[in-house]
Amino acid sequence: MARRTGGGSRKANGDTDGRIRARNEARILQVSVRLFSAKGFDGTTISEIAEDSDLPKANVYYYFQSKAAIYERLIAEVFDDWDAALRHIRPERDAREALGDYVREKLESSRRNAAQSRFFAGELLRGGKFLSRRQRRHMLDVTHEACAAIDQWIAEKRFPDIDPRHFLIMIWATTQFYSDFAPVVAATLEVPRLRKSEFDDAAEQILKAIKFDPD
Amino acid sequence: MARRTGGGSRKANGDTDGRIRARNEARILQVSVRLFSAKGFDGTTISEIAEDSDLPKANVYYYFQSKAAIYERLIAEVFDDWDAALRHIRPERDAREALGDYVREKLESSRRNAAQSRFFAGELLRGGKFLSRRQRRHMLDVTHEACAAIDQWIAEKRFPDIDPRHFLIMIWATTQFYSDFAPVVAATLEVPRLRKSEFDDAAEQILKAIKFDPD
DNA sequence: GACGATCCTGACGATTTCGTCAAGTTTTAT
DNA sequence: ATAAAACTTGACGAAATCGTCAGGATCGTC
Repeated sequence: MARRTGGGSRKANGDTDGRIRARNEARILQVSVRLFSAKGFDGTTISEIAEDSDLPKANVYYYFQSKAAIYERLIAEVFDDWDAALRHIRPERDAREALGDYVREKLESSRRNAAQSRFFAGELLRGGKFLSRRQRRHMLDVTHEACAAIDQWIAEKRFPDIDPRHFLIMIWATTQFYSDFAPVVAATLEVPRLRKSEFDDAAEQILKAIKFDPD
Repeated sequence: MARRTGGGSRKANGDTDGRIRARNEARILQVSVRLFSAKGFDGTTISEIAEDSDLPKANVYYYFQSKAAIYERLIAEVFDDWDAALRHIRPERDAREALGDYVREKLESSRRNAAQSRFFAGELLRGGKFLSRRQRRHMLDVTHEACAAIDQWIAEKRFPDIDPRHFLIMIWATTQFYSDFAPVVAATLEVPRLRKSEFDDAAEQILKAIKFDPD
């Protein structure tokens, strides 16, 4: 018997670098993020994940203990990219340049990983119950750092006197919106679906709408 | 028999103004919007709706044909308020005042009806499949009108030359964000939960961050 | 107080879903 | 070649869910 039965059965814990495991887990996760983002946690069934992955259902359970386990793995994966764009905001940089890079990168990354972005948004919309304490802590730390940078700009009169927290929320909300609510945006812009050019326009217009000069 | 059985059975269609019916439907809808917004369509069970409404499950089915019927009723209700705030944006008004009113009213209404707002956001996140053609059409018409107003401001040099569609998306995304993703916002602002004062601050800071003067 | 319309409800069937299991097959290491 | 580890899979059980039904209770009105 390859596996132990009974309560708390533990399967191979990632320490082996099995090729097949890596390939199949990746396939399952890829299919899952699409389904979860389109139909939510409860709306997605394991059978569906199995079918779309071209695997029997029992095989999915061989790789993941439960549906929740798949979901949690995805949260962890997506979370790793969460703050990448924020790193552009550093006190020594020029505000307009730094924020420009941030907006552009955020838009581009959420465009390229639309499913992940929507998946994460859905999770946050439900209150972020799946986020670990560590992950919440990390989000806060990174946010604080960015706020500190903006505060320094303000102190040096290189940026208007705006509460950095509200300002960041505004930028974050806007950039997320384009991929998370793509159908609404596409309708508003009167295009059948959003392409790269729409995202480029968005970055440009967003930056034009922000007041960069201190009063 | 009060009801017909068999396919396409039709229950009393709202033409009678039964007091009891009105009360119970309202109670069911009120409970449902909370549950749907917290757990999504598939995550919400009729039994749960029944329990929280203090009614037996069969009684819920007496008032609504199906879970989808409840959902659709809610969509229609929430949709009626969708464009209320947008009406502030009229060409003859001052841009700063009109947009100020819009932002404040949007924030306030989504604060007061947080469940509805999250419910609607969840629906749009999934692609807005429940929205009827008429409703989509209406959203577009209203958006166009607001865009036309802004375009006029721009033509008269009373507003910077920004694509009104992107600008409106930015405002809409931001104002929605505060109630739809309240836990994230609360964490960012370092308060246990959002109160009216946070929303007031938000309105003020958002308006400070927007460039109103034409170049 | 009677009689029709409206409202209420416990029990039920059909279906779907999660997750398990035991017995197979393939890969890997020696 | 061989033995262990890793992988695969069809069938299955238990639980949950949707929606129905038939009959009983209550309300409004004449």
